[in-house]
Amino acid sequence: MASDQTRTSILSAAERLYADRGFGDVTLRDIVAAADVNLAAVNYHFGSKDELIAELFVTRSLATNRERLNELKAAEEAGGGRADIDSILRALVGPTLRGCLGPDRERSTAARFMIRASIESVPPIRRIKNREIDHLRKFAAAMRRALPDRDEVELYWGLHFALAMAHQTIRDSERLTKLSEGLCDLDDVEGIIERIVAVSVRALTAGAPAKAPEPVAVRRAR
Amino acid sequence: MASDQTRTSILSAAERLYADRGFGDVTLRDIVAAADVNLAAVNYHFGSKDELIAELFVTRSLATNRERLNELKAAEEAGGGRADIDSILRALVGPTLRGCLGPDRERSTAARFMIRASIESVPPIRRIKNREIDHLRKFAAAMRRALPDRDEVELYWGLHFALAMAHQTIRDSERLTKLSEGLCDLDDVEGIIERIVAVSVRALTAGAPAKAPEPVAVRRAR
DNA sequence: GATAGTTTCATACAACTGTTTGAATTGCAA
DNA sequence: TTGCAATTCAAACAGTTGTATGAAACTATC
Repeated sequence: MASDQTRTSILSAAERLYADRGFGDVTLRDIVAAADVNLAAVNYHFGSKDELIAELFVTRSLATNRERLNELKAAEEAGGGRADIDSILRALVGPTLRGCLGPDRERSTAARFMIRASIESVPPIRRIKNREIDHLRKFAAAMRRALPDRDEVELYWGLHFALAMAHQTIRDSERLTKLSEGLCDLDDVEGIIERIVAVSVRALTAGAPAKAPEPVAVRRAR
Repeated sequence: MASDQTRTSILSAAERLYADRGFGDVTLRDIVAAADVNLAAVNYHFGSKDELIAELFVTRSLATNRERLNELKAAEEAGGGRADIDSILRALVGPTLRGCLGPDRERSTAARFMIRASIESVPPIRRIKNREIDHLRKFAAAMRRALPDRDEVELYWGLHFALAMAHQTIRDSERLTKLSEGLCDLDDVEGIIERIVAVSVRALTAGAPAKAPEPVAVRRAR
């Protein structure tokens, strides 16, 4: 067991390097050089390079998921067991956006690492992401309780679009800044969150509140 | 000049392999084996592996951009020089979605290649994508003409969100299918396009039509 | 202080990568 | 047919990668 010092310096050096240069450009030799440990230490402590990446990503994404569920639970308790749709969507996209954007996003290694993880798709991370569906199902269930009259298909599309907007804003913040020539303020995370929540809610509650989906000309509902 | 046969069989073999297995897992030796040509042929005809990937991607994305602009121009001519916001957004997201989704998406190599290109981020493709901003500016300009009263910031966010929803639907169609347990019909491309357009239009036209952005609590407009 | 278990270290390994080379082959014009 | 350029080919190159090895150094227990 012992000191754990080698282990933790590998983890933090790896996270910093991956955040700065991406997964494709960082080798084990870069990591051990930055961490000032021996090359063999990575395989000794983590088993393989992929398991090191997986451990980094699991740690961070578990933290995000925990924050999400905490916010959801708080909103449900505040609403007497049923959260309104705004709060649910805010709980879904808020933690991720707060983690990855914001004024000090140049500083936070963890945030930059998670952005990399969402841009570059490496096998160990892909495997973990595939297990996230159970987590999302909890939000789908909460949404169903908040909008019991809505057709279920509409709920899934709303959830999907909310995540899409949040995700792409993180992935492509640079393009949006360039395109708008700085007009879109990406440091204002709370503003962005409200913007995404507002659009999603509007998408979910537009048209007739009945079960029959009307707002859009859906050809085959399957 | 001669036959071009080697060149084209490299291109089509490469596109198929990249579409099937991604950029990370396909080596030049895989490609030349599938194309049944000599290893050195790739460097002889394309200069390098990156230039081969770039040529594949440029060909496909130029085709998509051309389709987009054709649709936009058609809509502007139909509207007497000014297209309505629906048509503009449809021209923006339609060609991409039609290219990548749809019932025969298992068949089309080109479509699967473009999905890979949007998921895995390799340097040659990233370089080309960065040059796409001028292309998007044309759509921003058309949107400005269609909604002259809207604040410019809102337009950029609307454009960004429309692309986000389209892009993420392509990238993560599998997750949406799993999450909704097949309820969301991803074969109905036209329905998806209408859905994304409707949400984007609603986001762009909601609230006061005045210049002052009101629908969302934006902290710092910068 | 000897011992057993853990951790570190330098080094080597084996495999794979994109690229280059220079000779052989081909196709075509004179 | 001859000559010349374009193309193809087998082979090797030079570099990098993640991983494995076995000895050395450490640490805590008895």
